[in-house]
Amino acid sequence: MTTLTPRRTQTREKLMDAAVLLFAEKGVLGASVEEICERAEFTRGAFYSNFADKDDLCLAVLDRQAARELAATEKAVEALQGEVLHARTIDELVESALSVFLAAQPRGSQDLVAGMELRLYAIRNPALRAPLLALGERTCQKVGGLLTTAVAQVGATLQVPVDQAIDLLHAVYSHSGGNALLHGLEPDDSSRRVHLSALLRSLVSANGPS
Amino acid sequence: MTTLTPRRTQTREKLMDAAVLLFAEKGVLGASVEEICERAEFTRGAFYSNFADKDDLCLAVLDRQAARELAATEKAVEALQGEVLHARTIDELVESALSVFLAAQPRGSQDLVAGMELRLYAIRNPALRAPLLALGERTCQKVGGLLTTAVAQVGATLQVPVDQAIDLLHAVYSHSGGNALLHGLEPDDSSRRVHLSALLRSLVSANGPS
DNA sequence: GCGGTTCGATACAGTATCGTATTCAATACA
DNA sequence: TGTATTGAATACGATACTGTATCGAACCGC
Repeated sequence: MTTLTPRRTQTREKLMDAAVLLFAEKGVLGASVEEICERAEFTRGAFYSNFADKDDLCLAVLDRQAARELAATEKAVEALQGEVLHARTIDELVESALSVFLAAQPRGSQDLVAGMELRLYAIRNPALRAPLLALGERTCQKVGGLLTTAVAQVGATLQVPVDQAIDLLHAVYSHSGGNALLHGLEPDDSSRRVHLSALLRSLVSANGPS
Repeated sequence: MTTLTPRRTQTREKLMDAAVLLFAEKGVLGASVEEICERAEFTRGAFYSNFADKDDLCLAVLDRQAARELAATEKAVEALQGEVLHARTIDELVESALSVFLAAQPRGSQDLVAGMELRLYAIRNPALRAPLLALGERTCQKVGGLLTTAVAQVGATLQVPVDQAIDLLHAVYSHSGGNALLHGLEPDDSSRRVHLSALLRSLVSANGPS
């Protein structure tokens, strides 16, 4: 069993970084192992010393991504928790909750496309399904919990179950990003935030007096 | 210029059918021209006699899909127009509008995945962007127009612009289908319809007395 | 039926990619 | 300082895929 020495983890990181870029550019299948190594300034020898094959690399990328998203969410929750839970108006709530949600989302178009690519790849490769599903799970729970309590706090209700609501945000975030790219534009965070805000706002409705 | 004799169009259809299946199974890049031909019971000679290359085939698939979706929508509108426009309650409206929307959506998981695959492929291939965008355009207009008048009819308003609302439906339909597949399930039309129904319902709100 | 045309099959050359087996260098350690 | 181990580079064989150029058969009009 090969231990993960510092050197080893470094080259793994570089290979993964290169892979994500190339996945975005050419797709998971379009990116050859050779190209990935070239981009990372290694040779195929290094690659096969670190990963069994491309699928194994994908797995590592997904794991890394999961860790990053969870960390980003936890940080955002920590920074905003007070704010969210003390929100008075629905609009305040929506804005804060959205910030927490967005913290874990891929920022640049490359991460976005690579993510879409991996999702689709996982749909076809059962071996990658579980890791991909695990990816969002804990993040989703964190955001979901926060959202639930916050909604109750301002005396409102969600029109749909929390999980479904968060899934909705994911769907729209990703899809609108894709639309931007299809139109030849960089996905614009602020304009998407407006869309998501409107959506979330319409899912959170004030409780009338019972 | 090669004319499209009946025979020619037939082989083109078969090749396109095989392509869609393989795109779903292995991705656009994972499906080799050879495999596509094999599945369609032709050889590569036939392929290159009918298409310049794989991209050209993708283009043809997109065009065909556009035509099919438009036709399906028009048919659904024709069948339901009266019903939609005479809807009394918001729930009636939502159900009918949803039927029209769903008429043009891919039914089986194969068409669904192939569609996702082509969308992602188009994001990376500028040449396919325009055709893909054109695909939904006219269909979207038809559905959008109907939805707008129907919403006014029952004295309600949309919380977001129509186009955005329809895009939302697309996003959720596709994304939830993907989720089902990731869980190893066939995308279930009826359960998704419930989700979409709840979503659309929360986007359509009754006008209070002004 | 016959001759020309259309359409798909076959054959071919060239390239890309994969995974492995082996070699070389650097680092750790004694 | 000398040796053992780790990690990346190189070399290799094998396969798969692409696109083209050529061939043969089916189909059409006359």
